[in-house]
Amino acid sequence: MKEKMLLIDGHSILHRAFYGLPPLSTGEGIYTNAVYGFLTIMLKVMQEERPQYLAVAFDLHAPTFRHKMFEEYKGTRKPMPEEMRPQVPLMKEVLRSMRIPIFEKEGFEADDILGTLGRKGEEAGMDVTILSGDRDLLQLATEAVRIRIPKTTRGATVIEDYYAGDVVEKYEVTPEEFIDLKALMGDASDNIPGIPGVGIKTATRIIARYHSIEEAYANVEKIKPKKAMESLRDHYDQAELSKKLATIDTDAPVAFDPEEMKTGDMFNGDAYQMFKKLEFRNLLGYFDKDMQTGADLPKIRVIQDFGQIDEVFKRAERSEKIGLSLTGLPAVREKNSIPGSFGTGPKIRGVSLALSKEETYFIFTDGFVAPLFLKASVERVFERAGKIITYDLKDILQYLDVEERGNVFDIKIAAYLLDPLRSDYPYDRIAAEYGKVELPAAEEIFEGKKIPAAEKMTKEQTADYYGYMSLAAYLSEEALSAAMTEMEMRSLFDEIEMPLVYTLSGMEKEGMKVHGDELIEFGKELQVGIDRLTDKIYEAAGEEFNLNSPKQLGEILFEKMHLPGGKKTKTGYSTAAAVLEKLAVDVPFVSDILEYRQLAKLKSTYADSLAGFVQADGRIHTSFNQTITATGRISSTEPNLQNIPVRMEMGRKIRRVFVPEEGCVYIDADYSQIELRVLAHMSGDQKLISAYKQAQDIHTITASQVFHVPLDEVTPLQRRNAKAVNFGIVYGISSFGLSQGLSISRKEASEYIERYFETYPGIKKYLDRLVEDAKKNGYASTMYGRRRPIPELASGNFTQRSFGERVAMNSPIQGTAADIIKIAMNRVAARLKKEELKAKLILQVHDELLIEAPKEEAARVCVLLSEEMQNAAKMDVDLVVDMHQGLSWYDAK
DNA sequence: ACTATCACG
DNA sequence: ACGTACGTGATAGTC
Repeated sequence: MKEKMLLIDGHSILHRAFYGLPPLSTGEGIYTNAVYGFLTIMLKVMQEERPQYLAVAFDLHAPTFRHKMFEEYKGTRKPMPEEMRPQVPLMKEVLRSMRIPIFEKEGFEADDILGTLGRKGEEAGMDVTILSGDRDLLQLATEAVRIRIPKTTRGATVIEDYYAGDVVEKYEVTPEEFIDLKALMGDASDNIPGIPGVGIKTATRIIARYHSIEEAYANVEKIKPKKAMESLRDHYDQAELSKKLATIDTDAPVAFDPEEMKTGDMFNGDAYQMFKKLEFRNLLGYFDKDMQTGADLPKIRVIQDFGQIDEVFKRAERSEKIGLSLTGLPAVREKNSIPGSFGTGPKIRGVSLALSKEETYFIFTDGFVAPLFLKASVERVFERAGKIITYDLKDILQYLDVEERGNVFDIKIAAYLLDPLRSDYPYDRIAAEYGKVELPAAEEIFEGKKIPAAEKMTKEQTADYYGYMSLAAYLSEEALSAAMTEMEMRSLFDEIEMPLVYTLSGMEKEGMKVHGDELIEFGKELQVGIDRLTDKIYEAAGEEFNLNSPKQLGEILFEKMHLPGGKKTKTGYSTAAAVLEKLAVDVPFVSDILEYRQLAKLKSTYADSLAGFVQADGRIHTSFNQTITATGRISSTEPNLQNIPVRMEMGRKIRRVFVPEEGCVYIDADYSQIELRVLAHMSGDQKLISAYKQAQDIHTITASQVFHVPLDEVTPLQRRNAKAVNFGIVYGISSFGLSQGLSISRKEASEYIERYFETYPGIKKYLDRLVEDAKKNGYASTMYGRRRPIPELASGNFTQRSFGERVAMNSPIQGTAADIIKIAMNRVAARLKKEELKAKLILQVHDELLIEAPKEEAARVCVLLSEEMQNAAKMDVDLVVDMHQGLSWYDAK
């Protein structure tokens, strides 16, 4: 078996990769697509060939002999794109980290180096592969030297292979003749002038017949197309020069030392760090497990010995600070189980404790180590340890019964407060940024696959994943804490967000009782309506089509039926409700479509989907997410209980299936116009503040003041307009937006706005200041110090920047309102607990709280709830709370 | 994975 | 002249 050598044309492959891939970049903004593509191609070829020797050749930037000659002909090469240039040195750095030899030689091109190394390799009896994107190299092909040219077509990379014979087959000339071929036809990209008037067709015919330029010239009279004959005769010098330029030097002064080129230690620690830095997560699988956990990285120690386990828990209890994480099986309570009992409740599977930088332990539930033992042990740690640092405390709390004690620090929440714009907060990123340590990410532990369910993880994966999670927590807390202090968010974190974790955890555990069978019944009723409308619509349309497809619907409406209202979206016609409603006035058939949409939405998103979320305990347990929104609101998923229909009667009926437990009632409280009140307070506008002191309908007062009419003469239309303006103010007013909201002209809209600002000059001043401050600081902030960065404000793009300005006006208002209700939630939950009431907070919908209370507690709960909500913030404008009771959510609104 | 649509505040 | 109201999540269709 002959030994194999792989030679790579560095620049050429890098270029191929650059243009073949979208412009990837790391979090820090380093462009990496070319480097990534290079590595992918190289690793693919290496896996196929398994060469014993490997080298990469680069051109040096200094002009080479051939370039010099050329540059006398035509200016310079076109410059490299900005995103590409820095990737050349980066590529070399990566190769060095992988211990792959790099060849470059003053005065020679990469081609020459490849040609020379290839020839010497062949002479030494090796099989040589040259990987390049450049067909010039085909002249180097022999029986033992193969040229491989990767091509990317529609995402997939296909490699064309050329031995000498393949060149003849494809180009009708031998590799040596290929030089002459190129010299005749020239190559603009390679700066070879060639002969005017001769392209590939003629050149091939000439060389196939005469085998060289010299021989062709000797027989120049016989050359067929007369034009080519004359051209060759008149430009023979140029042909000779072209041949010189096109000839690759296979005798360049490069040392050929196979020992230096041996492959082996590519996937070493340096390379691992490099790949990690460049965020080549998909390539990390090439490194072995030990490498991934790093030489100097603490290992996660799985301990089984009962004595040792006991010892570790004891140490944890005495520790000033520990990192803690926990895994278990999901909580599905059985029917009629006593809340709080956990025979069938959530079960702990394992616990990880980081006790120092070097010591992270993992303890599995196993044999004598029962889930209950672990639960009790961890609960004791919560009571006694100095500071417990977690990543996602709420996730941990589902397995524990512990009270808030102010000794827990959640790094995920901290990272969110410091930068709420991120889409997620993986522990390894937090650790890299704040803990100054590179820990294995979930992608590495689970080999690029998504995180599996607890019961599907291997033991090793479980220990690593939760182990590094607790270590990340341990190592990151200090810097996170310092950063929050620096940004004056400590009290927001300590007094609002961390306590809220417990409040939300309690709400999730409680869940909402749902009449599953009524839900299914409602679904069936909807289906009847859907069927009826479907038939009717098909008949009117004259054909059947997919009503749920905006594309098909658009074609029917605007092409087949020629309704007015052409294109709107980038993919075709808009069939959004706003568009259809305008059409529906004249075309009843469109109303049917709107009605169909309404029913279809209700059935799929609400009736059907909600039914699937009812757990064995007859309740729906949503997830409240605390690290999602840019403004500080919480969100609700799986299912989303914050967007259950209410505005339309048909949809609102869904709320009848949400019911309190036997003997209980729902008590629902919502803030009346909290955002507008917050605005009045924060702006200090006296007129708006005193408007609220009148304790009358605010939109009517606004209308009266803006339109200069007595209060009792405000028309419904005036009130409606004033209301829209009030909304607009909160959203970051723009005349266009308001005109859309009210279906009026932009001019009218801007008149309304002008009048509003005349009426409330303090508001105008305040909003201007918000934008100004946000531009100065780069972020907007709430009354409680929450920040939202607004990078768009620095944009040169008008649209982006205008968006930034609206966000600068809206975020402090929406965010402060969010802060206030969070405070209220914490206080309400704490009061219920302190007063030993059985009533439980179960839902939050941004300005609304829902409590499930035993009937006998209802009166007390009402008082307490409205007190805590009203007193959550002291403002110049009172917070007003509307309350309702009922035996379903429908009735409590 | 992305787009359009629509439910909520 | 530019081209939009602020904040979310789920579904179905399309590629």
